[in-house]
Amino acid sequence: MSRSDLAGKAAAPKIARPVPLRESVFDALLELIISGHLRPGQHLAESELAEMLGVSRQPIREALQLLSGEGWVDLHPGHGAFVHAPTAEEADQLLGVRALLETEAARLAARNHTDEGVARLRALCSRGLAAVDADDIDGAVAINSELHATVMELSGNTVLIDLAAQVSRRVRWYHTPVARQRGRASWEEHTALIDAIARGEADLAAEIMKNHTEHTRHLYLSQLGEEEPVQPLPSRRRKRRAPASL
Amino acid sequence: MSRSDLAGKAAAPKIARPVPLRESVFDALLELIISGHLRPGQHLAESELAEMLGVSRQPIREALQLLSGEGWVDLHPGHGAFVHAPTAEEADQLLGVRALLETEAARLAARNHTDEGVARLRALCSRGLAAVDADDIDGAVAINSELHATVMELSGNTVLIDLAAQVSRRVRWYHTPVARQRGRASWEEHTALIDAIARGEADLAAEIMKNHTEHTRHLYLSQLGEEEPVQPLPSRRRKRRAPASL
DNA sequence: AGACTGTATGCTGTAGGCAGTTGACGAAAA
DNA sequence: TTTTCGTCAACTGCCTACAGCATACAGTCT
Repeated sequence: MSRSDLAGKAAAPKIARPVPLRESVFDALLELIISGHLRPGQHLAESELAEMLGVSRQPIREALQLLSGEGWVDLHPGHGAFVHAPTAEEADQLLGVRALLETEAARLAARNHTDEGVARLRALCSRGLAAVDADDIDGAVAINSELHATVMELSGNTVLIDLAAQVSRRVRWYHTPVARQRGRASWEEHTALIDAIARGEADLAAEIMKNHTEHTRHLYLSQLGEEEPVQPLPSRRRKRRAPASL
Repeated sequence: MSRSDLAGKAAAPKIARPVPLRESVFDALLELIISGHLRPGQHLAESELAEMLGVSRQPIREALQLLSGEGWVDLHPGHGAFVHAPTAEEADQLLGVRALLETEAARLAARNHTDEGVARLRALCSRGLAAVDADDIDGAVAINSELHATVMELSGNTVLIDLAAQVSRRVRWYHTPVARQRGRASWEEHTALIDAIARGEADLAAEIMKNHTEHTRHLYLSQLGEEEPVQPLPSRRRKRRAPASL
């Protein structure tokens, strides 16, 4: 009777690998948050989520803690979990920090550049340009993420990589409602970046990445800042048992 | 019969505030890790910890997840938790990222400087110099942390603050075995930094902070790198049915 | 009428327990 | 002696249940 909804995801490949239920719950909840089904500021009652997903409260609790660690929900001890309410200011800060981390990554990547790494970057860049020329927006966005992730990876700094990944995940919140990419210009900057990395010119690579990410940042911000969901700390229960109005 | 050991910490101020047991467990385990009682690479059996701390496995599990989020332990699904094994390379990366974040914080702090903030920095700096002159090493270290934290805070970038806090906590791992501070010179740099912030010279403030933190970083690294605990993925059990000590 | 207190309900935090799986030890075979 | 397989203890992941607290509603007092 349990695991009704997640059964297909979690319990099916039961033998294949011990994918903890909590991670399926994590994904499910994250999807509900990003999609807007669970709205910012909303109180997340464990029992409700447990029933909704067909699991017990334990995996829910653990998933909520993971989500809290990544900034998706806020945990108020004794009061439960609330969907984090993103703000334009936070988006700005997030993008600023991401720009900072990526800039440093570009610098380090140029410093430790390898032929193999540069080749991977060039391949991705080609695919990206092809996608743009084919008007494949989704593809270009995906390849763009992959390229940036590869630069991060080539930096060789695990701490930097982890932090950047964390920040990038949180940026995803604003990704959906925002326009995607800025076309060919972006990919020409990528080309210049890769050239700088290949030549080992760390400062130049950093400079290019800085301009690149700051450009993207301003693009985001110009499109953001209209709608602003604000819910300070709403009452835990919507209502008690009377229909009432509000 | 439960909560024997943590009773004094957690259950005593029970009414004062609902401090979840998990946070007491978090602190207790962190202390055990930093102090070296739990050694790098060691497998942490939930039942053992539960019995040791006198609580059930649930708060232990949750505390372990929190610790994992901050990089203190590694969680291997299905295999349990292992104390993270720090390396000199990781220390280097950690310090490098921290330098990066603090440099940016100094830049932002200079940009948004306020009289009140500058006053707080100056006060801390005075206290720090006094502590140094009085040969109060511990005091100077504490004030140093506070000063850097204040610069971070004055940056006004919450995301940056959170990330830096996270990184700084992890640096603490290497803090204990490493010598503490470098005396007056450090505090003169602080003075110059505060002046730059007060005048709103963002680039200068960033430059000073960069040199300052890089200096500290090299100091750390020169003192590090001798002892290097390495334990890839040891057997889960020390023995099978021996009485065991811990 | 408004403020305060008592009461009820839902929630969180924690405990305890069960099933499945992992990994090691020991025996048997090559 | 070395390799392979069977057996088994212990651990993780999950579920269920309970105690305590927080909040909202209702009744009472001023």
